[in-house]
Amino acid sequence: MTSPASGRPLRADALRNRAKVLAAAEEVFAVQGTSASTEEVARKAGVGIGTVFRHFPTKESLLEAVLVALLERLAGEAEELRSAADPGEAFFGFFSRVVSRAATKQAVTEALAEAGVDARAATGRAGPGLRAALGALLERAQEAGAVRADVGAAEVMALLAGMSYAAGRAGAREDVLRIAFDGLRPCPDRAAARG
Amino acid sequence: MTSPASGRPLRADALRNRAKVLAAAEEVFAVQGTSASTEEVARKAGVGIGTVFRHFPTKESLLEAVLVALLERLAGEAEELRSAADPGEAFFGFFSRVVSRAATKQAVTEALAEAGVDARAATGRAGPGLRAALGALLERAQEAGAVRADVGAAEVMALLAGMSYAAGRAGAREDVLRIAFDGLRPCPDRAAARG
Amino acid sequence: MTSPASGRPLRADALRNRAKVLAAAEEVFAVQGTSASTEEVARKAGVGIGTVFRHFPTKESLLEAVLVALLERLAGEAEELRSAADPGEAFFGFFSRVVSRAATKQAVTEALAEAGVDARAATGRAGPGLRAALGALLERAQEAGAVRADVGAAEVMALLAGMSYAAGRAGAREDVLRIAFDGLRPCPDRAAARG
Amino acid sequence: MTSPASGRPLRADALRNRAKVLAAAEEVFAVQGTSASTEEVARKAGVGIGTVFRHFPTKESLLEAVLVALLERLAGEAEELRSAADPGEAFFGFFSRVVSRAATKQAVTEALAEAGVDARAATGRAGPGLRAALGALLERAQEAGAVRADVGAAEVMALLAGMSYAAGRAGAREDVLRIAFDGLRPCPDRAAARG
DNA sequence: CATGAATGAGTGTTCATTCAT
DNA sequence: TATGAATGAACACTCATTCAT
Repeated sequence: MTSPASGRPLRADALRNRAKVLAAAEEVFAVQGTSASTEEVARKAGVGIGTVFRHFPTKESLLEAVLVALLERLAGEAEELRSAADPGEAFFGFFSRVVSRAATKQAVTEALAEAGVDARAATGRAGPGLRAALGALLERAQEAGAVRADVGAAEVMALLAGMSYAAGRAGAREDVLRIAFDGLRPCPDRAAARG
Repeated sequence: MTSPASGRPLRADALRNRAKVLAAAEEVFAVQGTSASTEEVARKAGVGIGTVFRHFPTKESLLEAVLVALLERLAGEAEELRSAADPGEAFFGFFSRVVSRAATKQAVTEALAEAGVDARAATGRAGPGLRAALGALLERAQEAGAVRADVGAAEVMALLAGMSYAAGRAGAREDVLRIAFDGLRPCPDRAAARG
Repeated sequence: MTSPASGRPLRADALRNRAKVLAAAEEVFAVQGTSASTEEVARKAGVGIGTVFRHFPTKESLLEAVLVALLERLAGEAEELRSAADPGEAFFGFFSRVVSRAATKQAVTEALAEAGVDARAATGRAGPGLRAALGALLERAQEAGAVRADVGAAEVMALLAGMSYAAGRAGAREDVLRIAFDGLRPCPDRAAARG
Repeated sequence: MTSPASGRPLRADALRNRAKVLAAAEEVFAVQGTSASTEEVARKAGVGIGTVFRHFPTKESLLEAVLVALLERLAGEAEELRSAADPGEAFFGFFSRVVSRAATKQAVTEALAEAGVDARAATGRAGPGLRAALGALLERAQEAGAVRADVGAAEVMALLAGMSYAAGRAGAREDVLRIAFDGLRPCPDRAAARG
């Protein structure tokens, strides 16, 4: 995701500018929400507004790029945990970390939500990356008996999005997460409890 | 919540218009999100823009009124279930119904999120109503052994907001809800599972 | 100026309302300027906005009525001074009093300005009243030798408007008035001074 | 006063537009009063409404800029008269010229009034410029014996504002000015006249 | 390529005026 | 007659997007 739609590679300084804009956008959207103005992003990035629009022809596309970058970063982190010693800890730890990050960055929640839906083309492209990496973490945790066997990656993604939202908006991070985690763990006499 | 801040009760026709505006706003915000324009609301309500602003002097106040109405309606429904035959079914059924409604109405999610935080004055007034009604449902379900004893109303509200968000954005309603519900149920050997 | 344009006389309560509105308008316009809203006037008068518009069909006409009332009151005061013992003191005292009143009530200045120009029909009707009364004061003062003989009522009205404006906006009441008054007094060797 | 608050100098075309807007605003405000709409100014200037707001972020700031420009121009003209041959003629001539200009441009009167009061920050900055220049003219005229010695620049400014108002609104330019000028001239037997 | 001035549709809000109650 | 709800044109201001420099 570091080259433009047209085939030609970017000049070094153009690439640097693109990165500056992306970083600025991420921070601005995190702090002020996605309704922050493009000018604000340009200001923070230290470039002209024209430069922002050269790299991202619409505000929509800039937002998308931010979300994609976030998803890719998350996917990368999940990837690294693939060979962790304790699969259960790897899975739940990753989940927790994502949620706590979302608590301060709205955009993370939005990214997760869209990744699950494939609503936008670009996030749709990045979503599967995270889903696959998360799926791998999930499988290993299930094999180790730390997570119940009857849930799939899609549900976990949705749950992740939901908990991220709750963490950012409705307070009560730890306690709510505990409920979700308990719901993800195996529980032999569950059938009985369900009545 | 059907009379204006000023005190004096509204004339019959004014009340009717107020209701029309509120209903239109609820639908418009549900479909287009809360950034929909006030003009759109007026159009949908079939009244002039001035009428909307007469009843709700700022867009903010209109949004608040919508959220409050939603919360009050939910609280009312919870209230009615207070004496249901099966406390577990009452609690989980209510939870499900709220979530499925949120799937089509973004505003419900937002209302729940704000109700948990007391961010805005008005929703702060309505939030406790829902929280109390939900708390009553929760207690009865806990007494009946359908819900684990160590969760409080606050966590359940947050969970409700999170699941509503997930339902509306990230798809996968039923399956995700199943996980949350299992997390809310008692499970004797949980300690063991947590390792 | 206490009956409507149509011939029929007003009912007692209607007349009372008209007076209340006029008094409220005078105060509101004095404090907030003539751009204050008609609603504000209605509120201050303790009547509905419809009542204001029944008595004064446009905001313009309400403003006019206020100005006319002010002019009439000033004319009345001038009238009373007609037989004062010291004609010079009567003239200059009246002038001073008008100016100091204008310092706190913008509307007075506006009334004076319009009275001089006959711009609006209604004030045009009231203007001559003041001009005549002021003219009488002026003549007596001239006869007594307190005011130079070569100025007319029109110039004095204009000077009055100007000094009222200066008093309300540009501070320095007394000192500026002193200059104007000296300009109005006879001065035998004026021709010499003018070079 | 030809560069924006931000510091960096404007591009040539931007400067041209800024000037066009300022000129248009001056004319529009002169003709329609300061309550004329910003759109009207844009239309007259032949630019988009956004351009007006880019140069003057609020209507208030646009109005201020107009007043400041007027004051600076007047100050400049006064400056040029500093070394005129006849100090009395310089002083009274300048006074007359200002007043006759105000007769057609309301904004001039407003600028003078505000310059005397230092109400707004920006006019406060330009006001002293005019006051100083006018003060110099005044002093020289006093030294030449053309103006009485016991008046200061502040009173003259206030008188100027008042006469400008009278000229614009209440008609009777020349005659009224004659009175004011006579009040400003020395008159040995004034004490007697005041009796 | 980078810049930032120009654009104008769109937004929330106000207010004089009308008219049903 | 009095009321105040309804109306909609008008306003100040914002912002994504374009394009001349």
